Amino acid sequence: MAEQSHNRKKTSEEQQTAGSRRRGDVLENAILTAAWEELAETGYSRLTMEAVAVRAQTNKTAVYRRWPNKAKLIVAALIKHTPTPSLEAPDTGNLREDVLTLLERIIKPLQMIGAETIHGLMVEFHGDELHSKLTLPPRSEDPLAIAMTNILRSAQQRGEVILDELPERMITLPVDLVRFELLTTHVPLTDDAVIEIVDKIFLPLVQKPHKQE
Amino acid sequence: MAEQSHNRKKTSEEQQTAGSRRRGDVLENAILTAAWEELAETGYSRLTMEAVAVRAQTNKTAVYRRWPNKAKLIVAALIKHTPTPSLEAPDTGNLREDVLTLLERIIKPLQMIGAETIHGLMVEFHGDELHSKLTLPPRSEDPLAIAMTNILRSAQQRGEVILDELPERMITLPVDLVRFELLTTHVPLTDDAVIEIVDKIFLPLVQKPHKQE
DNA sequence: TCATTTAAGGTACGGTACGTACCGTACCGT
DNA sequence: ACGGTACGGTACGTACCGTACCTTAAATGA
Repeated sequence: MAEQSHNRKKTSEEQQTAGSRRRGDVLENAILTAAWEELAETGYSRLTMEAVAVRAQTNKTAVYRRWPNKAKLIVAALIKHTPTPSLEAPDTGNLREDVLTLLERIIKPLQMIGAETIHGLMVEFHGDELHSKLTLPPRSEDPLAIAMTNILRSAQQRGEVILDELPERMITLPVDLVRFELLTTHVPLTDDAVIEIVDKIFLPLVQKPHKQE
Repeated sequence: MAEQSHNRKKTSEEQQTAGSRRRGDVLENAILTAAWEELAETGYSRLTMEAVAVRAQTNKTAVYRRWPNKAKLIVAALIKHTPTPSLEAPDTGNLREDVLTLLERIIKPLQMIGAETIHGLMVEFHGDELHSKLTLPPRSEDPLAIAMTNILRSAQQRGEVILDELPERMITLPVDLVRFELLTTHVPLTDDAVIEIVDKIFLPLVQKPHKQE
């Protein structure tokens, strides 16, 4: 009966014995991991649902039972396999360090995901309800904007800045610049670039009237 | 649904008489216009080569003879149907006006094209040779960076700024911010926003050491 | 323990879009 | 008048999508 099953390729850490059958979270994780690996190897646009299923040693049906389309599947895989950056205020006691820390935190996950995937998701979610998850929310609701606001509030208590005078666009400026470069460039964003954004652009703007003189 | 096998729906300006047969540029323009209209109505992701062909009252073959895939076709349609902004230095005799003018010039075409199309093209050109046409070139080659440099050079001659002290990232800052907002937001970029970018962010940075004191 | 329910394995299908091949024919230049 | 070009039109093979359907293993629980 079970003699010579057709395939025994195993890319993930899963082992499939003859009569075994994975269920629930086990299978779900296998699929998400397969999607993550497939994404890394194939890229977003050429990734197919079937390829993910095959890599997870299951079939499309099991995938579609959980996620209705490629975009949702990939989002789930990203959530599972990229570290969600902490957006708590780093609170190093220093505005510059706080901002640099926050930026470093968000750069890593974004780089792991990659520009192509982000663009692909933006296209597929166009008109969708999740559209607003990718296209940025109003700055007042953007978690990163809130994180920056918290950082600046601390800085204000130390007298480093006057938060009330800063337009929202200024608050998210360093974050926006980082996101922009990650989206539109392929060259990796260097530490020097981040430092330049903070030291030459952001800090002079928010500190201008005070520290300066 | 509307039966449209071989009758005379005319969305574009073309009229097809019984025995006539368009060739060369006439047909090419008809296809590009059809693509442009189709893009506006359907959006990038749901646009199909066949729909373009039908709208142009021809068939896929004629389309594929000219452009090997959707992305290249759309790029051609965009080039034909969106005004290529002049990147000559406006030279209003005033840095602020120069920058505002340049920004207004590039905003219009980008808004006409739309974020979804740009994202779609970025995905499809991923790994392609045209990739570097969308993903930004090194700033030193970016036409918009060059335009900004020219503007700033004029300003330097008037003593408004000291160009040599400005890092490249600073030169493209207003342009980058505009591009970023157009890419990641759906709400239209208002004039006020542009003015804020220039007056509250860009000008204070480039003028800081001089005008200020 | 055994019947019932759940969900995985597996196959097959209809549907859409891609890109190509082929053919007949109108148009164009000479 | 003639021959090359390329348009109009159709049909095809491929790829992928998303779903239907059926079988079967595993979980459930009476």
